[in-house]
Amino acid sequence: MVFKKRQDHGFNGFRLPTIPRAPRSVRRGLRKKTVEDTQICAFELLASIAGKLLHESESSASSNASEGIDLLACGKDAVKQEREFEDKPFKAEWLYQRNCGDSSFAFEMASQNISHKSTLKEFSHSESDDVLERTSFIKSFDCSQKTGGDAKSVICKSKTDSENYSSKVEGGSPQFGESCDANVNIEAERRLEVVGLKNEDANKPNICSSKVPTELFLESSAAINSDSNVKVPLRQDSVPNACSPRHRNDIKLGCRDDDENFSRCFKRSTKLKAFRPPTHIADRRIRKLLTSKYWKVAPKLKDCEFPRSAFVEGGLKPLYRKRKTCHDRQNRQKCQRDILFKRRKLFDQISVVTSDGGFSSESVSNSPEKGMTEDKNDSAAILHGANGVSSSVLGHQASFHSKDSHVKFSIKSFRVPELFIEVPETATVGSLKRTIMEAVTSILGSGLDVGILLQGKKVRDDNRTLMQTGISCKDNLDSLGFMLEPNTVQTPPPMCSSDLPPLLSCDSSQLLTRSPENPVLDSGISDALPDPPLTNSSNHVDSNHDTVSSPTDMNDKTTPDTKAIVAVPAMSMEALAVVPLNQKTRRSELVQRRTRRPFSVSEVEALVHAVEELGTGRWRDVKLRAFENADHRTYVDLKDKWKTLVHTAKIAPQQRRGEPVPQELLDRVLAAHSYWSQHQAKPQGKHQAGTPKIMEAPAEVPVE
DNA sequence: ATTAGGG
DNA sequence: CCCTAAT
Repeated sequence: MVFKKRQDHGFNGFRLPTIPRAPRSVRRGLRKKTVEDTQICAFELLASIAGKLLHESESSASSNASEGIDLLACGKDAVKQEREFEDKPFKAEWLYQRNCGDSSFAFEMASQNISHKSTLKEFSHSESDDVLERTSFIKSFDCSQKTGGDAKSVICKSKTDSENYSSKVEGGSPQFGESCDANVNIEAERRLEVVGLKNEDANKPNICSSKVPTELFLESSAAINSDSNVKVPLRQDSVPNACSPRHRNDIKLGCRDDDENFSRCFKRSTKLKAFRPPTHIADRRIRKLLTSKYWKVAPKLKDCEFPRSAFVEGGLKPLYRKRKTCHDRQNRQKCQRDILFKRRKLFDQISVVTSDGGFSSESVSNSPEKGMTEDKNDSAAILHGANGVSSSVLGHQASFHSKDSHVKFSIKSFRVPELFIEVPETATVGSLKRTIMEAVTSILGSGLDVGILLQGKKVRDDNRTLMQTGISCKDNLDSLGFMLEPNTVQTPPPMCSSDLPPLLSCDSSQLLTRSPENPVLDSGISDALPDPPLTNSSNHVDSNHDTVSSPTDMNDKTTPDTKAIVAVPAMSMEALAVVPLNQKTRRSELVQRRTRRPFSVSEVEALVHAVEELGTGRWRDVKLRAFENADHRTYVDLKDKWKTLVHTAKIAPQQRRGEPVPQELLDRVLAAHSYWSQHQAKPQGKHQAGTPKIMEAPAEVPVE
């Protein structure tokens, strides 16, 4: 390159900037295009991902591994089952009813406990690792499937003293497995099964601490799109048990942002222009979308593939609505917090909760507090009752159960509505994890309601007493089930089809989530350029980008809409509690901060030079002029950098950090800054006269 | 999509 | 760098 010394450009002479406006449109067009292209994603990858996950799970837990492996393989079966399921509307409900001891259901508690034990334990262990965590997560799903979904046993005892109950359990064990045992003992008395969320923390010994295996249903988007049966559900059918009747909820969660996610992926993988095909902007956009996605997506509940149980009824919609309200992060967070709070309340009442488990490792810190006040949910009453708090309702029951008037319920876990997740092949395990987390969170976040299933039927009338409902009867207790359902109260947006009948209709919202490729990849790339600034160089950085796109292409067609529904992952209560934390975490994980790329001196020089000419209010032009080839430098970045440069120039050299910027440049920065601040920045036509103070050397401009 | 600022 | 609001 030849550097030509600029003559006109002295300090004094800020030249009239030539404004390249034309390019703008062109550029935009390009970019836009890029973005669109990026949208293409490969869903097919899901399967592979699932496979990977499974492997991981295998590795992590030996016992479960086998099961996990099958997930993909099971896909067909799963499909079949689903279909069957459709035919049998009641199944879902049935799932929930499990009797412990005697029921013929596969889920007998005793057996479950035993079998789960091992599984659960492993599960918990695996949690420690991130990787493992994921695995475990899935495993948990598997387990649930095997079991038929579910969850864990809930024990219902009708004792007067909660203490007894609790003591038993606690004594039993902190560990999940142990707790199970405890449960077993108790089971003799009675149990309720609850579908639930899983806890990640196995260790928390609380009474309720339970880790519930969750079921995760993953469907490849491609399959969906094609509509073919290709769906690959990750479930294990291996368990002969009743599980088969999986109750999947048909709730579909749709993620609108798919595109974005895809685009993101695309960027990384493909190449349009530069290494990062999608511009930063795109990234941002994506991020935004991501942030908003849940909300948007969730609402779409579409078809119901299955007859949905009451479970589904509530649909995610309500949640959706809430979330909708939160557009911006702050609001969102608030909402989430609120939700969380609610959740906690709920759980607390139940007494189930333990603190730690986080869904994500990060979340750990939260523990639900106990003793919250009552919840508005209908379920609250019940839960309350569980604790023994609300006596009035339960009181009558005493007659049935000997000692107490209270019916005590110990709910190990709740089952969460099925989630449908779509992820691009390129997604990393981490992203998948996050995706799932988000999906789960979104569901939870929106506000769940508790549904009561008695003998497979949903008990809707909240006003009836347990006694009236028959819940106080031993016999019925066996067939009592709890489920988390979307909070109907909140609101069901009409998003899906309005038609859905409550029970059968399924609102499924699709949750399509695509996780972006690993951020990691991109990071490496860009840095290469030493001097991005000057226009000519294009190249450096960008080379990588392209290419990968092809795999994804297929997907596009598929519409997310169809999607599937979702299995219900069960998370433990803790998980629920955790959710809030996750959110905090979430952002970081999902969005991921761009890798930091300190401006090199050459970049600074280019920036300064451009600003000298263009002024400080035209960052887009600055970007175009000096950083057009540096995709990782957005005009916002340039503006920010300028801001920092100005600041840097004003502070003592000792206070400056990072790669030292030549004083000469800093002087120019100050000069230009003051100049443009006086000149209002955009005097396009002519440069104003002077001002300047410093200008030592005219900047050099590289010329081709 | 940009710009301007706060965080 | 990120995030938002305002353009």
